[in-house]
Amino acid sequence: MQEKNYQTRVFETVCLIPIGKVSTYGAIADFLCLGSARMVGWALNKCGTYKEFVPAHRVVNSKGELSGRNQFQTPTMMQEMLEQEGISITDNRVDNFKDKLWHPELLNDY
DNA sequence: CCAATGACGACTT
DNA sequence: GAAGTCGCCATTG
Repeated sequence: MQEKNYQTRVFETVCLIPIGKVSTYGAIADFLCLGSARMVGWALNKCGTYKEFVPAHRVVNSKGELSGRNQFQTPTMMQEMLEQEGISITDNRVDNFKDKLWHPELLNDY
């Protein structure tokens, strides 16, 4: 156990994503200065233990694709969750992705 | 300690 | 413009 450094930071940032918006691995990695989007994906992989507290479905890759949908309970759950928040999904990609994209730096205003 | 893996990204050809 | 290659850095075997 004791895995509490990298994941926690990613979880915190992901939790900050507002409803109806999505973020990318690169954005989070850059904001946390992780240096690599893979670290974010890896951290979220552990989210399976905390998925109840981490809206991982709001995190997609740079292309807006639901890359990690396969890691969810069901591959379609991610899409359902996003649609539930008002985000349309087409072909496993976020519709109007660029418009739904959100960056953690926007929290600077808070 | 060394090698392989991973929900990715950016660069090069 | 698309496809392929390398780099990222931490975790696990």
